[in-house]
Amino acid sequence: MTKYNHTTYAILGILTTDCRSGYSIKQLIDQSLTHFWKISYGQIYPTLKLLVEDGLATITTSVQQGKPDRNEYELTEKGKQTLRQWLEQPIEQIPVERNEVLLKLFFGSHQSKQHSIQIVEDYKQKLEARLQTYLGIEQTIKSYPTQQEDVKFWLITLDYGKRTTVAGIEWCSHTLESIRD
Amino acid sequence: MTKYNHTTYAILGILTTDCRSGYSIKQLIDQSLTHFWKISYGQIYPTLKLLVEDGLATITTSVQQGKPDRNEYELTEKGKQTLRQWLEQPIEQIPVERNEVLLKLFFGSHQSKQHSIQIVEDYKQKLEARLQTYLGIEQTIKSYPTQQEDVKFWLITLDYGKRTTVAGIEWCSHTLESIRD
DNA sequence: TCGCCCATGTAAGTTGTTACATGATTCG
DNA sequence: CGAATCATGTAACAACTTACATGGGCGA
Repeated sequence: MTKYNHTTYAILGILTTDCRSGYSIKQLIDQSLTHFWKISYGQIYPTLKLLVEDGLATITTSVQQGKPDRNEYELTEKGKQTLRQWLEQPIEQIPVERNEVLLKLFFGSHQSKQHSIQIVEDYKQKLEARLQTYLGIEQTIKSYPTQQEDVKFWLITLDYGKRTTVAGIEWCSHTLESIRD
Repeated sequence: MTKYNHTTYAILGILTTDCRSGYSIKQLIDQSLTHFWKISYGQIYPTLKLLVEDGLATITTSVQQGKPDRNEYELTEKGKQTLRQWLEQPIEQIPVERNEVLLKLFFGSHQSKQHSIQIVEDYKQKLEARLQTYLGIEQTIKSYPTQQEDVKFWLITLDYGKRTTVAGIEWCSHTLESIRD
């Protein structure tokens, strides 16, 4: 079976939900996956084309009233199989997360403490802001009365974001002390 | 002043240390920065060329006995300034860390619990293995009697790795419970 | 009328990896 | 003798972003 890249599988996965067009795929990503996955139109539309070419999806143009036509995609059996096969496989390896702050800190340590401190303090602020965003989203989700399965998942991803962000903030505090010594 | 990409600044930074050739830059990265920054030869050599073209570094070929010639690069004043200016700037934004596990979990939740559990358990194992690696490196570093500034930095980056990894492991445990319910 | 939402798409550029070519020396 | 280390480099490909083109409908 042909191998595809992560982006293709992501789109394949989204097509199992109610999102059937390039535009709504982008919307779903920006609303629900944005904390850990982003895709631009420049990837979405060519990928959808590929899916049809490879027989993983079919395309239907639906005419709407008051809105432009939309191309709706639907997974074929082959598409569903390809997705399933990917889902069942554990990830190959944890990717290396590039961290610009650590990079600056390394070279900055050869310069002045002041700048290193500034870099870490700024990073801490950004992380704190992100945490606040997560907490805000969490409240919004929890205030909705809907008891869907999706809600459970959103909370799980938010939890991931919260935990790693908090860990980052704590590292900042600790590092600031360590630099000041 | 011209803007360069992160990789270029990383190399600029490494040139402030004892590493002066493409080969030794690669070595330094693979030994010290590998947990949060990777660069391949395919980037290093063209970038070094660019640095010379832009007057940020000078090149000298040094003849060695019993070893091939090596091209040694040295930062010019302009190069040092460019680096300093980058170092002093706080990072623009925290990049989105792509997480394949969260992605699989999202689509997996529409399928069977069993697979979701497997994915998370596998991820947990990988994180635990990574944590062990970090702890091993930490011991190695600490056992060296050298009291360099670099050692302090290595411990700081390791600390970052440890904290975020532990946070990830805890998330796995929590998520596994949550899925099983 | 202005700007936003809906909707599809592409071209150019950036960034990065992988795989290859080349070749001397040293160590077991 | 074979493998590893030292050393430089490139070409092809993969992945992704940004910016642009196009255009109708709708609400303020």
